[in-house]
Amino acid sequence: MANIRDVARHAGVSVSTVSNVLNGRVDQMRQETLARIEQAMRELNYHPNRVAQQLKTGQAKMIGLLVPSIVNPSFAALAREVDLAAKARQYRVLLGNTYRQEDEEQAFLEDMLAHGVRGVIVAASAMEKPHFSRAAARGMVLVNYDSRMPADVASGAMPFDSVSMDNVAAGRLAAEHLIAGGCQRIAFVTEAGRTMSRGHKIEGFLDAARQAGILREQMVIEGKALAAYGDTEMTDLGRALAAQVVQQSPLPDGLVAINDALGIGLMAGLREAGIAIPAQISVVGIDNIPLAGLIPPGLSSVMPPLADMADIMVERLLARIEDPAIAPQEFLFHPTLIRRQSVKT
Amino acid sequence: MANIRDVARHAGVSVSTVSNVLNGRVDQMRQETLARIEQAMRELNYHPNRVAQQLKTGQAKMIGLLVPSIVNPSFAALAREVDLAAKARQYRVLLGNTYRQEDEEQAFLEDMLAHGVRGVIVAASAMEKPHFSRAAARGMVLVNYDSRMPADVASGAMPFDSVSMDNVAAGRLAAEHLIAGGCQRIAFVTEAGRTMSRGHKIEGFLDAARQAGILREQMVIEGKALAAYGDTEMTDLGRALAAQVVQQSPLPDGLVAINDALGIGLMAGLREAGIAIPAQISVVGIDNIPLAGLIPPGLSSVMPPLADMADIMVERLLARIEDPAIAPQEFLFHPTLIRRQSVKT
DNA sequence: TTGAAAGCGATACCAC
DNA sequence: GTGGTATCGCTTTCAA
Repeated sequence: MANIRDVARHAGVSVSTVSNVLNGRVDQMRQETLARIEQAMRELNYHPNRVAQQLKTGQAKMIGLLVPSIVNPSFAALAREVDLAAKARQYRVLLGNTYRQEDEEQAFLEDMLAHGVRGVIVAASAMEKPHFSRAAARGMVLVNYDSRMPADVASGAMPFDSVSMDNVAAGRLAAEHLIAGGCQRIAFVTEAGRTMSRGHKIEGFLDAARQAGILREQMVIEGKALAAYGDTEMTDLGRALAAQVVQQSPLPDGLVAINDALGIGLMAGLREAGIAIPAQISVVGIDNIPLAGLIPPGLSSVMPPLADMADIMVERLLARIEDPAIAPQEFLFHPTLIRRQSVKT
Repeated sequence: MANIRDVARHAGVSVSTVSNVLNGRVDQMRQETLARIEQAMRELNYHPNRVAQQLKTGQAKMIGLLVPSIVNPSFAALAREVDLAAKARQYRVLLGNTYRQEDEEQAFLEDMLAHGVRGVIVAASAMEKPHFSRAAARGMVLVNYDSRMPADVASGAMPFDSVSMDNVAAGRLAAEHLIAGGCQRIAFVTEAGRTMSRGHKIEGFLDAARQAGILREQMVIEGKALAAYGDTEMTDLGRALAAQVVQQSPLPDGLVAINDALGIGLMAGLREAGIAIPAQISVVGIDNIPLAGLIPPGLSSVMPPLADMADIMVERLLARIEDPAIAPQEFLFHPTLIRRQSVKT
């Protein structure tokens, strides 16, 4: 493969001049020189070596994306949008699956650092874990997606940007949709364990219930996902929780699922128990994954503006790599309700 | 960040010696020297710069994975298995989405080449396109997943490995499952357009029908996916084709869908048309994506051994990078039937 | 407007 | 056993 020296020799100029062309510094250059160099590049089928450029400049033109598992449709959708946003800026995406294991997270960050990747988007992980701050201290710029920080950390000086949907609004939107459909006995169904994003969704849900005057005890139904569930853990959890719902008396008439995958499992479980959706129980999810519309009856869902969010994440990453003095910030995006058939009207 | 020279200075040795440690050449080394160097690395929090190593050695420790869209669950599942196989060998995966556009494919290959990535797995793309051979000519090692080559190219000397499920067996397995359930009037439902993998599936399907003595004309029902369908194109196509199925008289009593996504759409469309599954029509898919089991009634499906396939792909990639003299080969994997509720018994 | 040369961080050959 | 040094391909002052 031809290198910059071959091109220079072939065009009868110096390496620096060729480099100037590569970097767009052609305004002061004689037309004729430029033409000769471009011709030489073409004739030699020259492609600049990014690795060498990177070694010299320290710039990688790659960003990392760390997700729990790409098989989860929510993260696949995120990956797509991040890929598009990155591509628009001539960046490539290096994918990391943590499979929810901390050592995988660490290893990924290590590797990104060693590969000169300066910016990483971290989805749905607890950002207070020390390896994130350590990476930040070593010059890595991090953006968190769908924040999972305990409140006390969030309030302190945080070294990362955070981009998420307004989860309070999302919870409220979902509950209000059920209430508008005439539901009186609603409940929120979720995986056990408190995270910022879960807490906010529940808060919004309870707000709406309070405002409608239908607040009661025990409005949150929760269970632990089993690792054994594997790829479909959320859905399996939903199915398992359906059993818990069915035992309540009187039966709830409306459910908000913390995410669509869980909601889909919930619907399947309820149906298996002989319950009609939405006639007996209405269900609304959060996330609006592509599947939501595919499963009869279509699952109504609260949708985050993923493309906009991905765009901001990539933009902030690049901006803060450029100028580390920029202070981290929190970005909140407004969700939209997508109406399908799982909620009575 | 500390570099190799800092470590050498700190340990009072030369860079060569440190480099020897980095590359495991420690057998001839004095224990005490080794200990001093390791200590220096720890004290300086030294991490070797992979970019520099790569510039020198030409080895990237990354492989590329080119898929039509990561949002498609089949490719998400593939990506996961490839990621695991790569991780087992200390490699990372660079993801490329083509969104079915040829220029994206080209750009991805260019970029991989420029980044020093020597091995790329290409999923579900027509390998006879010239940019693949061009990349191969420039030293890139390619493995094709789920081969999409016209027969004439396949028979010639092919510069790539090819790894796929035995699609003839898959088509036969699916048809036999319907036949075993008592279906007499079966059909194969697919996206229009001939590729190797589609052709093979249809061939297996027809074989089984012939053997059962139920071969007839017009056993293949097909339609074109609309770009407008977007993420859910296969599913939407399935739904559209359901309309075509319903118009047949007499109605078929068993359908093989070319893939699960299409099968899921097919089931939805049939149900909307008031047809009971599997009472009136049985449906079986091919791929066994995680969704298949989630949608009531669970979609029976023919499953490729993805993990094994990913493993072979990565292994071949690394082997052929190591020794380009190794001749390309074709690998065929045997599928398994996963029984769910969408086929009567 | 163009060129010479130092340097990014590691590797590996050849001395000693 | 360990060290000196040219080299990978490119960027970037500084001079001319």
